[in-house]
Amino acid sequence: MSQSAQQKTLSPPMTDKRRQILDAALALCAEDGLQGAATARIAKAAGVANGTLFHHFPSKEALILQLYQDVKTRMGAAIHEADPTLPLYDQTRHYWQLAMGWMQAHPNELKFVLGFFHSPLLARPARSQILHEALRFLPALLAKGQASGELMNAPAPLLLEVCQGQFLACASLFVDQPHLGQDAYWQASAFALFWSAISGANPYANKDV
Amino acid sequence: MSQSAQQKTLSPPMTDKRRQILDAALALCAEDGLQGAATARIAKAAGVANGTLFHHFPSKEALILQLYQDVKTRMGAAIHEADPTLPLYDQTRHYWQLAMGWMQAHPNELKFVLGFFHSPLLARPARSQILHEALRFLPALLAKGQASGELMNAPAPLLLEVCQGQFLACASLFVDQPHLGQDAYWQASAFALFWSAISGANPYANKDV
DNA sequence: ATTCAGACCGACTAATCAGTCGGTCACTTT
DNA sequence: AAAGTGACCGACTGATTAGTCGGTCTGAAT
Repeated sequence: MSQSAQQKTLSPPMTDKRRQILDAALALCAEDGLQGAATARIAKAAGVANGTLFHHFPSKEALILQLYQDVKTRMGAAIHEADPTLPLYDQTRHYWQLAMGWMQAHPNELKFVLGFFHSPLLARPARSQILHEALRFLPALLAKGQASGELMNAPAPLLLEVCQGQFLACASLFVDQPHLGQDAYWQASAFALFWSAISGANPYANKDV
Repeated sequence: MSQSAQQKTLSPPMTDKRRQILDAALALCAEDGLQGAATARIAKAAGVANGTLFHHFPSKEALILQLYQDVKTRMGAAIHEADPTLPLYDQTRHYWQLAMGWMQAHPNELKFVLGFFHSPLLARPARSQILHEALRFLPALLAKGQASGELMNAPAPLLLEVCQGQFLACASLFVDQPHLGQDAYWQASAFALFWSAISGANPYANKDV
């Protein structure tokens, strides 16, 4: 087989223009939504001709898909594993803080991912597993916690969906209103609510303080 | 003053065609998203001429806005007050079950509302208060629970956001996969996770069963 | 009977959309 | 130096968009 076949399916080379197009697409999609971001405007924002965009990406949908992969990879790279000897609570908080911090540092990425999730254009693979790369650690963490009795014994897909929903709700709020996201008390409350949901018992609960 | 002024701002008359247009818009927006639902296709699906749509609604945005008001009102009407003498847990479950049941019975309405929330087209008033009509009871319920110490003492807007996010995540899952939504165990688990999140203690928790 | 109002129609427009294509240019390979 | 390669350009296309407009029809008021 030829090497071009591998190159095509694995990793397209990341030239300057290609990177500029992805960056421009991210910004415009975050601002105007996936449908609202016209290819012509993306190209213009990237400082590139219309045809160049379609030289690097066969279609708008392919561009969006590639952009999603890119965001997912970059986020995944920022979230490094927690020390597995730590208590479950500390591991969970570790991941929560890393993920939340990354989202706050990358608001456009969050808006894009939210838009991507809700887009009726793209195929609807179960959203539950769509983040499996960036959040690959989560299913295992939840399973471990359920096995040890530290976490609620709800059906795993439901638990995962709830985790994702709650995280995105908080991230969305903090990104829309950055002054809240920088407030330590709000941050702590957000994680407390999360831990409370999945564990059924919370160290910061009203009655315990 | 003239009566037309009142009529305009309060309640536009609900003629047959007007209703057909709203219904068609709901179905198409649920299927294709707000941007993906073209006015021409909405009119055709409603069995109405293109011009008729713009006779009843000055613009597509006005149509969408009116449709959102309509959905919100219909949902609000379906969710009747809980008995205020009941324990907080029972009141909360009452509202959860009514709201979840309505969503499962009206999947298009749920998809539309989700699309509406995330639409970058429409103005972004704080999403926190956007459902105040359909969920008018919720802020008071949460405040009461926090005052009595039965609920977590997180900042109220954050608590509200988390409630909304978790409810929509569950509703979304149950509507996308109806067989799960009809399973009593999944239903109970979903509410258990919700109550667990806001109260910090759950009657169905693993360790307590 | 005539007039008037407004619900309704559908062909139309100007703008915008994703995607195409013939061609220029810089850089290797021979 | 000649030929080839591929990134890049930007004018172009056909389809689709939200929204318009002159006109028809019906039913109530005069």
